Amino acid sequence: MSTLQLYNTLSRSKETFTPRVAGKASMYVCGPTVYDYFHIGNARTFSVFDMVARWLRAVGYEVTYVRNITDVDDKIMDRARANGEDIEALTARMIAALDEDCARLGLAKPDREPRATRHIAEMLELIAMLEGKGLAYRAGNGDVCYSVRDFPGYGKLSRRNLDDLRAGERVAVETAKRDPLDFVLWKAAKPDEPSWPSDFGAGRPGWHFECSAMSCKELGIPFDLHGGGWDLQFPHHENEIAQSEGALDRPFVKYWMHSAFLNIDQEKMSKSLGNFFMTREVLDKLDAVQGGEQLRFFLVRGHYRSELNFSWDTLVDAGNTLRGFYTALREVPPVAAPIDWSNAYAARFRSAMNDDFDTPVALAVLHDLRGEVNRSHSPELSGLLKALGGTLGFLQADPEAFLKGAAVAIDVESMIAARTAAKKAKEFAKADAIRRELESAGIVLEDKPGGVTEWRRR
RNA sequence: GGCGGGGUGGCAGAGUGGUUAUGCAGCGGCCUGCAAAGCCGUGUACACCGGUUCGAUUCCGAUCCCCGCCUCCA
Repeated sequence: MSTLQLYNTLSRSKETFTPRVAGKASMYVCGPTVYDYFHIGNARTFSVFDMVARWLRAVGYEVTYVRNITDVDDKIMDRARANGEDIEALTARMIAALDEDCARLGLAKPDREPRATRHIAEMLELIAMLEGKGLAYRAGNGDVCYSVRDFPGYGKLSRRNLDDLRAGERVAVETAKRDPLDFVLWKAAKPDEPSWPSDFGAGRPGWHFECSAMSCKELGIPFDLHGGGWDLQFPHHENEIAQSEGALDRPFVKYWMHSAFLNIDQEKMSKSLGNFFMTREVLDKLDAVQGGEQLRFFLVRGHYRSELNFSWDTLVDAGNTLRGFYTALREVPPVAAPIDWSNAYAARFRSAMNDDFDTPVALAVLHDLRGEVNRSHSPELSGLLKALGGTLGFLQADPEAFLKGAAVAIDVESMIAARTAAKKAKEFAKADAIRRELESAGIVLEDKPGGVTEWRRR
């Protein structure tokens, strides 16, 4: 059994993954709005879909992975204003930081990262199509809005009924809209805000619309996989469906995947609760060598549809686990070879991953394999461990370098030499004193057969 | 009010109608000058109450509790 089953939010059940074009998989994931650094919740979503893209490739699909960048938005303009910074300068800075943080996390770069501001023409084209079909209208205030009630399938993804939504109950109803649930496709230009000329008047795109335009443009519809955080399901993804299917009269997406939230202390991370963590701020607190993989491992080791709780303790736990894998790889140098999927470990790993990306079970298989590597000292099994970990982007660092971690200020080698001399002279108290001193600096010694002493970070 | 997700051993986190998840931490043993690493062993965990069943953590119903979406949101 090697077919990939995945849970489709649209049907609320697992389905066999059957891409539109055999052997090829197209996926689109909602990326960040670049007004600030991205937080660890974003990091979870990115890590989950990084894992998905890697696994699709591992089982042979030629993947096109698109993750957009929203670079025009109210939040960006507000932030730029607050910073006294140019909008362009702010977004350029944040995109650079995005690349940097993704690289530190060890995320594979998406194949394409379209920017909203570079797709204005496509957006206007789609809006014109919607208007032609009576799905878009010009509101009194100059905005162009989508008429939700005129799209029959509205609510099918989030399983919501228009009449139950009672929009506007908690927000002042915008009178320019025909229905409170209608959303803006094109916002009329305001002074001092970026805008583009169009047949609808000068303006800028609405947020929901950007993703429709970019995904349709980059991948064509229907494309295979659309991912994002759970909270985007409504209204964002619902609106994407309405826009894309409404304009093009074809299904938009075959499989919808939503990753669950990352919580802090069982609560949603939010600025008002003061429990907000930026990815780079977390990485800065971790070991410079180990931290990226440690954090990503933490984010991916739970099932993507289960909520995950962030804490420093569980992060340490994840780091310890990773250290166990790398220790095995250090002790038994792996030989590189293509994965033999008929191997029992490989087969179990694959069937776990093929069962809706069941990373917890797949990692349990890796733990079994790790034990076997330690017992058998088989370079082939060690190679298999590294290769299977590699399908998800883990265990690819040099074990020695990983275990030693970031550079230390102490001359570890000469202290080890002094200890070895003391041991040889049977001055064990002296030898132990040296070891304790290193230990208090976070360095653990491991005496190996043949009088060799290795060291690693605690 | 509408819709949805949960409550599993110290912590993290899977899964299943009857047989070990797994990891981290802890404890004991082997190994070691002593450690570390590794190996071996070690925990009567499935919110509560009923029901179905030969048997339920796993199905059904009620109860309690937590969380999310419905407004920008990963």
